[in-house]
Amino acid sequence: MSPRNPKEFEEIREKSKEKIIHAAFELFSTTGYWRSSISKIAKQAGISKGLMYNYFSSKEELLQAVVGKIVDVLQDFFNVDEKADPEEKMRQFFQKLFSYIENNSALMRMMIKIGLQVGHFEFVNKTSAIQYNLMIQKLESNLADLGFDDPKSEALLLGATIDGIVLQTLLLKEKDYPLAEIKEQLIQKYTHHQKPNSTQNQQS
Amino acid sequence: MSPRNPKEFEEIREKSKEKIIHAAFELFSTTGYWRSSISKIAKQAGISKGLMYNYFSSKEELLQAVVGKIVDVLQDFFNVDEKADPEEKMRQFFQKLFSYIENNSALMRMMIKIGLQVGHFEFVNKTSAIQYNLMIQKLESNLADLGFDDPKSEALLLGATIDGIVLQTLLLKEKDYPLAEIKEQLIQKYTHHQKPNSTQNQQS
Amino acid sequence: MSPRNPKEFEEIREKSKEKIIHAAFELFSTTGYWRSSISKIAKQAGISKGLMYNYFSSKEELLQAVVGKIVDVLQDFFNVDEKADPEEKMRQFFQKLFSYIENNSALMRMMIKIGLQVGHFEFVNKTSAIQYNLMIQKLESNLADLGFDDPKSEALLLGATIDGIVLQTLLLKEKDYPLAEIKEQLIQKYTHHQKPNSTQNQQS
Amino acid sequence: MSPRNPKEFEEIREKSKEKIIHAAFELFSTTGYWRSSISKIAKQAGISKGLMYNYFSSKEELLQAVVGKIVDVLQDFFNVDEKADPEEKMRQFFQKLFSYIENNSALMRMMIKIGLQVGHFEFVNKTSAIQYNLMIQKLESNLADLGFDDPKSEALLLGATIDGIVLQTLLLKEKDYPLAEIKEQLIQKYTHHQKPNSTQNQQS
DNA sequence: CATGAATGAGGCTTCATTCAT
DNA sequence: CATGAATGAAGCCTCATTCAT
Repeated sequence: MSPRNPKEFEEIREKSKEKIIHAAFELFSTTGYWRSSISKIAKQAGISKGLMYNYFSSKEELLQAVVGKIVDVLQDFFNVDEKADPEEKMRQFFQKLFSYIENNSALMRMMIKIGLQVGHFEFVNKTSAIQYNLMIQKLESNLADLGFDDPKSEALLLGATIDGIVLQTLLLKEKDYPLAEIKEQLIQKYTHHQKPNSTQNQQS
Repeated sequence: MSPRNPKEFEEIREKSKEKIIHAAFELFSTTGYWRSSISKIAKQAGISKGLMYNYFSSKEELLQAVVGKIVDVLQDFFNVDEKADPEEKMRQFFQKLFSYIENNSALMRMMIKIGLQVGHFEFVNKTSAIQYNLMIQKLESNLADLGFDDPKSEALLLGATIDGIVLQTLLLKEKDYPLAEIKEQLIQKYTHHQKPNSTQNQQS
Repeated sequence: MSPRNPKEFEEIREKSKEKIIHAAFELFSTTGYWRSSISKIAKQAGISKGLMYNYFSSKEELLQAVVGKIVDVLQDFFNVDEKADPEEKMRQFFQKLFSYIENNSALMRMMIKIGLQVGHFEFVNKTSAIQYNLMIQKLESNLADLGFDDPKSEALLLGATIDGIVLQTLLLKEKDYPLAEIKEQLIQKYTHHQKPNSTQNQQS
Repeated sequence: MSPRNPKEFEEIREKSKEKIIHAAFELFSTTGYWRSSISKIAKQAGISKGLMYNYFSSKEELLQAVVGKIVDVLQDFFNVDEKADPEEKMRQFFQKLFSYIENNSALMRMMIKIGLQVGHFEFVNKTSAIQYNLMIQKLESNLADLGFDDPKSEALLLGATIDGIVLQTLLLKEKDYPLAEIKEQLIQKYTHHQKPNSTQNQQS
């Protein structure tokens, strides 16, 4: 009898938006942006086509929301235990990264797929660049702590390596790719770094 | 008016096909597969839509041809001077690679874009995997010659790094990316490798 | 919390209806019937879409209400001082008419726009015809009083002229249209009519 | 066997365009622009929806073509026998005008309907204004020849009257509207004008 | 071999209307 | 009385593909 109050409406909206974004995320990451029609997204979300436009004014805006969601998740990547020593932080970072690669491949696929499929949407490029630079900066500071000579270049290289690993697991459909081995190698390499300026009797 | 002989026909066909593939390549790599209509491809190739279907029975088949073209180009990557010593071969490889990244970014973009945009075409995935493995094998054998301890893993890592570099130059629109520096670092790293068994007291 | 009595309800209803009709009128006349969505009308009226359907069972019924509103306004056109002499009545009519054209162009635009945009709604045509005939009759009787030979035809012609003037001010966006001059001419023409039978040797 | 030559193609295109414009004209003038869907237009023209877009890049562009067609027809209005005397020219003009009103009501309806229905398309307004001014100029020069005192104002008034007549025949669905009578009255009025500077003993 | 007119399925989007609260 | 989430038909438009010439 009594009309819904604004808070109730807000809750309904949030829930529906969530459903739609989730469905879009799933479809975009498996089928790709261009092959995911609004029809299919709506069906996957269990709503009508029209409702989509109650929440997102276009397919592109829906994409923006999905990208935003990804960015949120990415923030988590760098929340390592700040009190740990550099080696431990690096180890944690790799552990988390590979755990993501193994378990959340949808997210990783999405990140890259979106970057390359819809690169003509300016906001996607901008977001990619921002996130990427954030990662590089974190890595650089960590590598500096670890005593690397040229932490900036090393960070770029490591960043590239990480991206490449993700890319390959996606392209190669994760089949036969020795992720575990590679992870170990990276951890070894970056946590047992011999400080270049070290004298003969101090190891990191 | 004189009837053309079969050879002439064949030549005309080849030339037309070449034109179409080239146009498709250009458009796919700049605009993306889904946004490149047959109409635009035909216009870019300077032929009619109908003719396209004389040579390729569908847009997908045209894509196959484009992928084939890319594979041809990739072969060139590994044709290094076989008589050179390992260090030199590695240096040549990096030189050629970065020269491609800098000058033929369309090709690289294409390779990755296609892989991610049209990953649902099985033949694309298969081709990607084959080419990638070829590269890894070459690298592995080279790294073995260079005396690396675990050449297979090193090859995978290096392969990932290379892919990552390419990916980043594309995503970041090549702006501010210190390609030259990174190239030098890689060359240093892989051509001045200290064979692990060469000295009696080194660390891994 | 005290239960409202029927009269209060009625007042609320009337006020809300008024708001909606006013908003619809504004939008119809500026944006046109087909481009004015229920959503926009509701927003302009400051109410919810649902409420609209509490008062009007369809967009068409809302249109009917708007047309009714226009008719109300039109009644005013012919309420001239009945005790004045014919010349004065004619002058008053023109004064009022041109004042409307100049100041209430929304109303005029609406009248004509609706007539032509939604002419397939039978009630619109019927209403138009009724109102138009009312005007013609008034004019005819006035022209008869002024001594015109064929007041019916003259009324039709004058009616056409008036409609044409309105139409032009709308189509031409009122720019450069010498309204004042035309008004004077009409007043001159219809208030200084020389009664044909007033002199012994006139021509028809 | 042999491919069509460009001229043949051009003919086909012209014919199809003509069909589409004609169908659109019919539908626009009877049903109105907003209620005439591309689907209906295509069906009326006997072609597929898609073909429309081979010739007109949007519904708006189709409207432009229709408006252009109308303008072409309008040119005919003023092609009177230039060697005739002013009275005769005026008579011819009215004859032609009323013949159009009676027989080509679709055209007239279209002219006005379009002006009011799609007034938010700038090109429609511009075209209306241009055409209208052309008519006024022609009338003005004719009225000057006929010896009217203030031909410019008279022309505007007559223009308004004509527009109003057209408008009314449309709004009133031509029912009971004494077109013939009004025509006669206009012809009388404008072809038996007594030149104001005439002396007492000469009638026109 | 070559052309581009023609088709129709399907994509994105709008909007009048319904309904649970 | 009042809200706005939800629906689904229909609108405009694109595009891979076919086909007569």
